[in-house]
Amino acid sequence: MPPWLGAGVRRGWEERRATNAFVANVFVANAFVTNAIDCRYDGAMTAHPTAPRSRRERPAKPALTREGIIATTVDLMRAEGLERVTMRRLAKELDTGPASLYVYVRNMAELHAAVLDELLGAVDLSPATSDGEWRDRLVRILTSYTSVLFEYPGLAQSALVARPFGKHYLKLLEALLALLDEGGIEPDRAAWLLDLLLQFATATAAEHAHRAPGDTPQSEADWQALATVVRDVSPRTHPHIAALGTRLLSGSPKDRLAWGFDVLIAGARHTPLPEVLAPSPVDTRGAGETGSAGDAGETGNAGDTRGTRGARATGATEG
Amino acid sequence: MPPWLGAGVRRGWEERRATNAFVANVFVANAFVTNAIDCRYDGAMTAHPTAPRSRRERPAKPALTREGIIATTVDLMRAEGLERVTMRRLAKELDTGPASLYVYVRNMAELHAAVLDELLGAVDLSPATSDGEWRDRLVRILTSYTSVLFEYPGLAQSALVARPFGKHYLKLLEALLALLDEGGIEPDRAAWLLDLLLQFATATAAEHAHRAPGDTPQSEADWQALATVVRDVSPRTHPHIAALGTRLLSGSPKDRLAWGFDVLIAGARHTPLPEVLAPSPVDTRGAGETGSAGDAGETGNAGDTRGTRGARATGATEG
DNA sequence: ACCTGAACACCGTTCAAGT
DNA sequence: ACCTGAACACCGTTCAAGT
Repeated sequence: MPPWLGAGVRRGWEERRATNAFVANVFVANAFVTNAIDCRYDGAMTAHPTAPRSRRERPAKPALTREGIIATTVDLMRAEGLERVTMRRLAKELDTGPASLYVYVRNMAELHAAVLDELLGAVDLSPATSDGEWRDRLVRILTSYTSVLFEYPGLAQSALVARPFGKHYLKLLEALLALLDEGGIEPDRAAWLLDLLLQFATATAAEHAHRAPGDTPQSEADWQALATVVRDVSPRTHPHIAALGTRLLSGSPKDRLAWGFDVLIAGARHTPLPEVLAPSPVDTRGAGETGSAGDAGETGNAGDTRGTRGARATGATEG
Repeated sequence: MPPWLGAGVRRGWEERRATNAFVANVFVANAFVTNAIDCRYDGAMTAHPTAPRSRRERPAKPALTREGIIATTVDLMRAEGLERVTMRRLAKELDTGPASLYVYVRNMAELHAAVLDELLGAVDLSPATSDGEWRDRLVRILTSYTSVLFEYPGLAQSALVARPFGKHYLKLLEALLALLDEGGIEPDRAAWLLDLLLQFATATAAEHAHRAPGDTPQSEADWQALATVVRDVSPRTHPHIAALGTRLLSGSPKDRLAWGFDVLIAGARHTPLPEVLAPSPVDTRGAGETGSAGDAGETGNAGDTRGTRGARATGATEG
């Protein structure tokens, strides 16, 4: 079904499709021809910041591409919220069946990761090279990262479970590591602190994944309930909670976020790393074709890395 | 369908139910009678730590109760993982239709919260009153909390979005606040640090929500991909990432978790709170029937609290 | 009053079959 | 080769109607 027709027409077509074989066939044939002459068109679809307002303006059905799918996902998300972005809905938007999408993305999780990285292009990395105290600049970037995620907390949730490693995410990591380096934080410490900072920012954004639309109907009730519980708790059984009362919930998220960043940065500098972190270099190493980094000794191969993760996956349960 | 029949029989019954009206009617009648004489039975179902091995041993279909539903959810989760716990599956397990569950739980999110609180009963709070350094004891409790969540990372994800305020969660808060108090942390700082510590623990557990079953098939591939990206990044465009290499991913989760707790505790003591935190007491106050806490001045009413949350909900986006 | 069958309005993903 | 209709195997939630 061609995208340049208005929504009403498209809906009508959807409803008729099962009963009006002639109309359906015309469109199917049309789509096939468009496809056959390979009239590729990916300008408007891939340039997501200023996507076309109306579908009528698009001259032809764009051929499916990964970029086009991601751009359409971003558009749909901005327009209707992440929870409305489903494979089926997305396919409808692209005038195809859901199965077609799986040619370009492995699954929903991969699509989310790709979309998040796309969005991460909006993070302001300019403080990385500007003047001023390195800490301020670090926090400015982290705050920018958090604001981007704040708009789509559902994506933050995804990012927590499957950390994206797209190009924008890598640029963010590089900028943050540069500032930590500038601040004189030793590399291993910087690596761990980086993780803490991004996890904190991401989790803070993810916390706000209750309702995407403007108002917060459910969240409001939750908050009331929470405040009530904290206020009505018995001082006999829970003296410390009662003494704090609603002060437990005090502070704007902005203040808490800023304080959290400061706490992590200050704490990381004062807390010694465990001695376990001694490199313990491994003889076997990967191909290293791209990497002429100066620390070949510490670079483990994939097998070793897997071992490390294996330990990570089970370690905490024994604690 | 009575729960004391084995799985094979039950499956057979499921398949026959549409065609064999007689058998179905016998069971329906049976269930109705059980219900009518109000043969309440909630011992084995509510005591989740030692739920009965076999459904055969249960003498009768338990009447639906909130506790029974939660207990069954926990059982089902332990047996098949959180992702298999759906309203429909749960209803099947309780020999009813999904609609019946909504008499006792508002929705899936509420059920998750209730189940999480149930699980939180397993957190070891004994360090709260034991001997030793307050910090060690604090970290021991937090580590116990994290291990419990580690077993069901999906629940940790839920907890991040909708913080539970069940009785076990409140006991946990009380124990942690007592230790922070013992450590001489001032109340407002303790409140914020508490949040940071629990958020960190919860987010760390939530990160592991990829696959619930024993092996980690998808996670393994993700990890490989991630290690490859970090190793193969160009030292020209990303010098700091390249210099760190796989050291970015070093350390066991156990070590990272312990370090994180230490960082937060140390950092919180060295980082001043924003002056905004001045109580600014409000004249209007809530009913306060239960609360004879000594800090009535700082206890805001629901309206004020709502205002605070409103600020929290939008503040960070402007940062 | 309490419970529930059936329906509503959807999902992600796969695969055999089309062009 | 590339694409997709139709199916598979499900979802959460609601509500009118049963007992």
